[in-house]
Order: sequence, then C-alpha cells, then structure tokens
Amino acid sequence: MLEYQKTIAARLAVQGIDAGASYGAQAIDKAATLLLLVGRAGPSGTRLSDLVEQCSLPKPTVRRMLLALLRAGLLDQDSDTRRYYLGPEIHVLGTLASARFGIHSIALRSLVRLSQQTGDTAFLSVPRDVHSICVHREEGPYPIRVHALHAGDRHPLGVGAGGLALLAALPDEDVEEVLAANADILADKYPPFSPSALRGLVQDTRTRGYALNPGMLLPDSWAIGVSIHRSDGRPVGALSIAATESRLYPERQLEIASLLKKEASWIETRLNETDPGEKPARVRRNRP
Amino acid sequence: MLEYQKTIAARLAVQGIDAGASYGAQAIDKAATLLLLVGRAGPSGTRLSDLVEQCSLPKPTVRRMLLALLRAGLLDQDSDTRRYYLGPEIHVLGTLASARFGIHSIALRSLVRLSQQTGDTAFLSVPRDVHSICVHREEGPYPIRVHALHAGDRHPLGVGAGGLALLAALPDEDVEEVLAANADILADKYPPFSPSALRGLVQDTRTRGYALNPGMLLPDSWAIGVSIHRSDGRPVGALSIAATESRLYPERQLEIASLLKKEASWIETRLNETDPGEKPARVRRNRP
DNA sequence: GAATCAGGTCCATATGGCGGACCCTATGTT
DNA sequence: AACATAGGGTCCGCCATATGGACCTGATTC
Repeated sequence: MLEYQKTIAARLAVQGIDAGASYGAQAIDKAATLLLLVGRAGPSGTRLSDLVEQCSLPKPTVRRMLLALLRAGLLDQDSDTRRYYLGPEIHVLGTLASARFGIHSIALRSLVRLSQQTGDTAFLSVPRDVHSICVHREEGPYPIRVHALHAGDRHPLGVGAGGLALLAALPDEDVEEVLAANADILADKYPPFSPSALRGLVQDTRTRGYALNPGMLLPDSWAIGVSIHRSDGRPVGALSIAATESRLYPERQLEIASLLKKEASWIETRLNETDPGEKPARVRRNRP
Repeated sequence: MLEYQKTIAARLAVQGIDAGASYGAQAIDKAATLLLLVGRAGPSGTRLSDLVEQCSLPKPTVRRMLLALLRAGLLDQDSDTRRYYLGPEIHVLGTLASARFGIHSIALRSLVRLSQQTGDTAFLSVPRDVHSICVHREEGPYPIRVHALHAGDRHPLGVGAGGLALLAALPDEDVEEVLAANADILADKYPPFSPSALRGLVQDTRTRGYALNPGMLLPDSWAIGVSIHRSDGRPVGALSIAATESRLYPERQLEIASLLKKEASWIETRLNETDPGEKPARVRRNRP
C-alpha cells in the first residue's frame, strides 16, 4: 500500500469515514470517498482545494475524478463559484434506492409532527456500518436552536442521542464489535466516549427506555432519541429531538420520549406494510 | 476508442442511456453506467450476467466494478440469490442531494392525494439531460391498473404524458436540441415519435394546457401530464395520471388536468419557499 | 506590482486494470 | 450416473491508463 493511501485511510478514519481495504477498481474507492465528502459538505458545496485536503490525494487526481463524476451527473459544479455539489443523478438513484431503504419518505411526516409539537428540532439518523448518519433535520418553531448536528454528519454509533439509541438497540455482541471497530476514532476524536463509558450509556438507555445525550458533545446541547425497528427486530433508524438543558428537564423528557416512541411505532407499521419482502424465489447456498 | 467502448455507447444509447465521451478516470464512467443499470432494474435487483449483457463489458471487469461498488456501500448484494441492488450509501447520498433537488419529498404528498382522488395511478417524472425519468409511482385504489411505466424507467423527453409535458415546457430552441440529440433513439426504438410528430404533440400540449398520451406506447394505456416549474421558469418535474381509454373521456380529462395543475402549483409554492437560493457569495468569471 | 492563493492542465513514467481462459456448483437431460 | 448447460466467480501476464510533480493563469491582498 502506498503512503498516500495510508494517509487517506487514516484521515477518513479520523473523520468517521472508513475507506476500507481496496483490491481492484481503486478509482471507485476514491470516487466514493469524494462523493461522501461532497455529500457531507451539505447544500453549500465544497471547493476543490477542500476536497484535496480532506482526502489527501494529489490535486490532478481529485480533479480527474471530479470531472468523471460531473460527466456522469453524480456531481454538479456551479460555473460561477466553481463549487461542487451532489448531482441530479445521485438524487434519482437515491430516490430509486428508497424503494429498499424507504424509511426517509415515511419518517418525514413524523419529523414534521415532532418538531411542531415540541417546538424543538427533530432528527432522523440511520445506521451505516459502525456509524450513524443524520439524514434529515426538521427545525421547530422555538427560537433558540441547537445546531450541533447537520444533515450528512457522521458519528460513531453511540455518540449523540440518535446514535446511542441505535447502538443500544443492538445485541451485546454487536455492540462490542462496534466499539472495537470505532476504538481508535473514539479515543482520538471523542474523548468522553470511552468504550466503558459507552457500555454504561447503553445500559442506561435500555433501562430508561430512551437515549439521553446531556450535552456530551457540545455543552448545553442536549437530546433525546429512540430507535426504529424493522419487523425482524433490526434497528433501521432513530428519531431524536435536540434542545437546551433548560428545555429538557425530567418531566419534559418523559413527555418527549413518549412522543418519539409513538412516532417510531407509527413509522414501524408503515414500514412493514410497504415492505412486502419482495425477493426473487431462487435460493443458493454455496458460499466459499 | 476501443471497440467494446463503442459498443457500450451504442447499446446504452439504444436504451436511452448515453455514456458520454470519456477522457480520464474511465472506471467511473463504467461504474456510473452500472449504477444506472442496477437502479433501472428496480427493487427486484439484477444478476451479474444481465449487467454483463446490458453494458457489453467483459465479465471480470463488471465483477471488479461491482465489488468496488459493494465495498463503497453504493450497491448491495443478496448473499442467497447473488442479485445486486442499490445500496444504503446511495440512499443516504440521495437523501442529502434532495436538499438541492428536493422535488420528490414534497411531491410525494401530491401523488398520494392525486391517486386517492382519481383512483388511478399517479407518477412523478423528472428531466435529466434529454430524457425523462420516472422517479415515483403511486398506485390508486381502482382495480384496473396500467403498468406501462415503472419507477426508474427512462424515455426520451416527449415520450409519454410526463415526458411530453416536460418537453412542451421548454423553449423552442431547446425542444429542437432535444429532438436532435434523441433522433437516433427515437427512430430506432420509438417509431411513432418522429421529430415532426413530436413537434405536433408539443404544439397540441401547449394549446390544450396539458399533455395527453392516447396509448401511443401501449394500446389503451392513456395518460395525462402537467409540468412543474421552478421560480425561474425551468421545468423540474412532471405529474401524470395513467388509466385506460374508457376512464379518460374528454370531460374527465379536464377534471384530472385541473387536479394535476392544482397539485403542480401547490408543489411550486413549496419548492420556492424551501429554496432560499443559498449560494456562496464569491463570484468568478474566468472560464476558458 | 510583488506575493499569495485557488482552479485547472501537461506529459513521461510505471502501476493497476484488462479480459481470455479457466474453475466450481446447481440444475436439467439422456 | 454420466453428460450438458448456464450462471457466478477468479487468475495472471501484458500494456493501456492513471499518476502526480511541475507548471500556467487569473484573482485578491498588501
């Protein structure tokens, strides 16, 4: 493995993206990394030099990749500002993919209701590998807003109320796997979240019935989260509500937790009825 | 350009996908093509051999690409059936991209209302290059259903009620460009849609105020469509309703057209209020 | 007007992708 | 049981293709 490739892996690992081991078609690994980085940059886009810095690849290489991604419609470039954005083709593909991972379109209504009822900001997070990704933020009417989490942000599972709800919903063996996989990142970038601390948080979450983040990432940025399960029990997402400490005193926590649970089960029923498990019949069993 | 690459372009052109000219990072062109093909295959997935056939690349190459895409989470493979599907990462990225191309999540409610009110099936199509793509189909309660159009299908602009509504919403010069770009495909795969016929359909659509497809693709598969515009006038999508001829007699056409127009303008107001034109300030003007 | 910064491009080099040939398993067929 | 077919997946030597240091250009700053 070349030196710069180590650096990619290292940098991305720190940022919560794991480029993974690559054997063959390495261009695609780089392209995927760039897509993630552009996606994380959000609606204001990124600049070439930012991307070069973030993925530690030489500029011409990044530029070539970007050109190819533009050509494919997977990215967009503003011709004035020269900034790069996610492209129309990604949107189309994502829409088609939602037939399989259709939590989002269903959960949207829940988020709107939650943010209206509570006044605070509601989030939908989904698990991806050993991370949780915030895929939607719905602002509530209350004027003091917590902006610690943005759509596109990735954190190790267990960090933040949504991610903690997801982690606590996994069986213990999976929890340990996740903690092991994230050990380096946690130690490096999330000092309050040592493996033992996370085990404690998971226990608390399970007994309490909802996940609580008492400002562990950003002081006075509190949040409550609950997980959403597929019919086979696997967690496929988490709803959470963020507010300042003064708005999350114990009694209100309970109110909000019950609202969250109501919406979670609402989503679960919708998910199961639109998920007919439409699999082709043929079965094989000859894996190496 | 090598022989097999010509073949890719040729095959995909026939199917309405244009691989485009490729200079540098050609792996990404192939990867993007595969993503499109898997996306078009829909929720039942595709097999390796289908993909090999559709993109006319040698099997090991396709497989290497697929492995890389699986590694990146852009695709999924069912370990039993060995079929390939769009992956979770595509879904996440698509969700993030919808911040920029957010028609879908807004339009969903319109589609539900339309299919409930009319009983028939409602579609959302978006323009992409010189094609229209059906990104959502919402079934209505009426038992006789027209299944000529599926989510993921691409047709040249002007073919089908949604695509015709989109084409007719473009200025004449753009219409001519689109017709020229699609000339080969139209002649080859859509015999009823000669350029002159399409020009006539566009005129009819503009004077009538809505697009009508009187079973031109599939006998007795009729449809009505209207376009959705951004604040600057560009069409960004189309709503359509499909039914059999007997359910689309002239008076009902008018009723449905007015329902479609009502929903289209509902979407337009939502689009404009959630599209704050959030662009970075810096401006440059030095294009080669 | 010199210095800095950002976007973008060039081209000799060698690395990593290419694809014909091959293997394995499952499912007919005689 | 032996044979045939079809689909999924892998190997490895050759050479086409991506690589990246160096360079160009236009803005912005001092």
